[in-house]
Amino acid sequence: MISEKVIARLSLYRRLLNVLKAEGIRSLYSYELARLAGCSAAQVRRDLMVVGYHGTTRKGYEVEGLLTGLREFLDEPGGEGAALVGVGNLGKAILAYFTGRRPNLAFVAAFDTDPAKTGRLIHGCPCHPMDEMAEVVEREDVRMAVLAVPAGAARDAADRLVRAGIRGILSFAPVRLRVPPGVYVEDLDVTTAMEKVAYFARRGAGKEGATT
Amino acid sequence: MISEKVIARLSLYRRLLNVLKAEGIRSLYSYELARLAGCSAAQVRRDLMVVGYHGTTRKGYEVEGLLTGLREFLDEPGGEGAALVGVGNLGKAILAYFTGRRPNLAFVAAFDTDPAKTGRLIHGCPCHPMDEMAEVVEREDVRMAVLAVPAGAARDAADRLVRAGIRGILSFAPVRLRVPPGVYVEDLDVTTAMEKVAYFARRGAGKEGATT
DNA sequence: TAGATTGTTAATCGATTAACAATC
DNA sequence: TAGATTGTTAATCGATTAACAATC
Repeated sequence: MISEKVIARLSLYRRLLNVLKAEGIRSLYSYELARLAGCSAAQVRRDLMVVGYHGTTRKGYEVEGLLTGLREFLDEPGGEGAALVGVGNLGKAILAYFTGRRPNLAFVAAFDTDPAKTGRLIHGCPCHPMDEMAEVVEREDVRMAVLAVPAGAARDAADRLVRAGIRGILSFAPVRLRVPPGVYVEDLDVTTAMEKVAYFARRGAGKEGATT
Repeated sequence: MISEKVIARLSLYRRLLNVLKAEGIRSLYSYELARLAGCSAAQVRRDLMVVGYHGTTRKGYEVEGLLTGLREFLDEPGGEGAALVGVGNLGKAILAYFTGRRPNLAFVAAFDTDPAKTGRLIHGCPCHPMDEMAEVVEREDVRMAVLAVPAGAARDAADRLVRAGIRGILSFAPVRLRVPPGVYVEDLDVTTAMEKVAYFARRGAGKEGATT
């Protein structure tokens, strides 16, 4: 089983490689990618082996081929559709950020309790009332969702998502969600992140910032 | 040196304890907190030792005393003031979430390039033009900042923050920031988080979700 | 007391890095 | 070729857990 950390680094490598590609760079060595990603060259080489794209001795890795390998490894072939629950400021920021930017990962449905928001497009994404979740998720074949509702509504919304068949949730809610085994939950906890920054800003950095 | 993971767990324990306190629970055992936090009882006991608040055999930990210990350990005595850079949808969501909720961690200044946003209060927080950053950060004695600007503006904004004397940055920008040693950067990377969820929703959960 | 929990050490586990043969 | 980089194993490192004496 491939660890979460590896997947996170592969995602970072892809983003870095896209920047390099835009700069016209065609190939690079493991230590060059390592320096950009802030990890060791051995780690880059190990990570890239799981992707199945191999470098060549003395020539390193080709940017284009590596990007193809990463796409085949990370992405769903036909593109992945995601749902958003909660179209407040945070939800709108996420919709705005992903709209048009990532053809392989797009929001195909949003849900909100507020009737003023439902029944129309928000950043190009149709917004439905919560009651239609099960139906829309099945029709659009959605497997993952982003949870951006207030803390008090998070558990109920997560339960609805799971009942609707969602298999992965990215949650911004400051509560631990209870989901059945097999459903993946990733917490993006702004409160804890703020408290970590406050602590280390005061006491001196835990890890040092990247100095490259 | 206390690791980032320990600080993150202490922050989580505090949040869980606040919920328990609101429910009228006065004391609890390490394994009870462990179950709520999703870790082992031994880890809870080890983590709480660094706080300096000790439990008693057979009685466990008192919620009130433990919360006091956590506050003394994690928080700046007079309260910590934070700055926000970038008052778009994401920035506004963060301001709205923290306003009034956490007396010990409040936004005292926001910055934006848009003249339509500067010179007024947004969710109770004064918004300044970027040029005034150094002056405001010094006057308000701000040590930490949240970076919620578009990707292209992130590096410049981070450089300005560092020059203004900021010691900790919580960044939502999908780029690796380059900061001098001693400045702490915490990345809350929504793109990578989305790709992790997409991957594990498809392949089956990496870690299983909490089943409690 | 007997039983259960804490504080703390030793053992375990997993992830990372160092090192090096194979290769170009 | 000589030199440098990849793929991969062995060694290292740090974090987590198991275990248990001390304690109430």
